[in-house]
Amino acid sequence: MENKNPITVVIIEDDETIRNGFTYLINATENYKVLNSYSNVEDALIGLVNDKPQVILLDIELPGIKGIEAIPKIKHILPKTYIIMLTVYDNEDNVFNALTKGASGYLTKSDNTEKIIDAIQEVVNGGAPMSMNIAKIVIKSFHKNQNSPLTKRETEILEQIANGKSRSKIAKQMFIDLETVKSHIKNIYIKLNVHSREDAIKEAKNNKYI
Amino acid sequence: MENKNPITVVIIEDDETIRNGFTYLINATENYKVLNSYSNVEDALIGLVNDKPQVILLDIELPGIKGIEAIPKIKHILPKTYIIMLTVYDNEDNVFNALTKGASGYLTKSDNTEKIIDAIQEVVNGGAPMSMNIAKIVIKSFHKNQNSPLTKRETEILEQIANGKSRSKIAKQMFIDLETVKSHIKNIYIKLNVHSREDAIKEAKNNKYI
DNA sequence: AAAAAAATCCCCCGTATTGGGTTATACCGA
DNA sequence: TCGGTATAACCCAATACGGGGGATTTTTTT
Repeated sequence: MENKNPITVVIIEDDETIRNGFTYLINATENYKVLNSYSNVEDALIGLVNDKPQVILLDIELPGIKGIEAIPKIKHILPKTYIIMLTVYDNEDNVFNALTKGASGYLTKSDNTEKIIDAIQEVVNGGAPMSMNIAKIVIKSFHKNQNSPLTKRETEILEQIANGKSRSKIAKQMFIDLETVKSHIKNIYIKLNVHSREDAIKEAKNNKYI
Repeated sequence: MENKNPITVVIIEDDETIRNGFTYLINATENYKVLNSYSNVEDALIGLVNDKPQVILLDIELPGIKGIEAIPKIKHILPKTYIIMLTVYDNEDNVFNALTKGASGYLTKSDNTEKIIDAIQEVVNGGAPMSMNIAKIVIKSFHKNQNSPLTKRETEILEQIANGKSRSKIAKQMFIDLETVKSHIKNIYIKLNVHSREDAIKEAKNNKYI
């Protein structure tokens, strides 16, 4: 029996019913063990030092320290632990905040509860489990607007500007004259109805032109 | 029988064995129909105008026009069609290029072939099917480096710089003096060992400090 | 082949920004 | 208490910036 080395899990979730439900579900699965569960981050940060789980299921909507703020704190004491976010809302900002801070997976509670087990297995295998709606949000964030008013060349130049390059550096790098770059930038500003690099970048990012 | 309105699919894939295999597999599934299959993009672009499929399975490694270059061309004539990329290699650049150009899903051929059917269903439902390894690449691209040499304040300022803001705008916005911003930038440059905004942004992005 | 769009280059102007040098103070967490 | 952090000051020369006028050539579309 491989029960000697189960995958260890800690649950941080304020709703007692859900917490106990997940605990029961996971413990009932062979090769998985819930070491501990907490109803808030404050307690968890103390207990986790001893628990040292491989995977943490972390609710986003928590009293006190929110789940997202907890991620860096957890990563600080347990850098190798995988964190899977649990939430009822698939708020876009939350998704990206959690991911940039180091969450490895993101599930909405509307998912079939058995998916939790699959997700735990998946992060341990180095994967990145996501609910269907979360995957959609993530993928959509990559999609560029196909209806940009900017031409190819203008888009190229605006991308360079967004990378912090000066007009003269852009000119050298693109093998065109500084005056040409200036012309393009003027046209970009007119098309985007802005008067500065800053606003051009903001406008372009908002509309996913770059 | 709901066979009257099957999910319509077109396959673009140069390997005849795979092409025929997928065609057979999909046609054998109730409620799915392969309208056509092509061995190259050139032919596909002509035929697609009539086919008008809901979903296209698109190989990345194709002779002539590559799969990635095909995406915008396909989107141009069929903006509403979902595109699922198929590939043997999970090359990072390819993944992000395909996604920014508008691919909705990304599967590696090492996946269980039955997953294809699930993926087709998933994009039609507005989802974003990904292989486990692809999901991992995507999620990892969001993760920030936790070992940044920059302080919180320095990181904040560098982010503003990356947004194209001038020192004076940063100062106003952060309610600190212009001289303070200058000091922070000087320190950022020293820590990152650079001498310009451009290089600071590049270095910070390379190391995922911002 | 003609018209339209995109890309290229030129000159002018005044103001603001940039990178770099040096020093200093208040605060705060280990 | 000590180093790191955030704050601020003063100096300087070089350049980058936004905006105003054009003009020409290449490419694309019709």
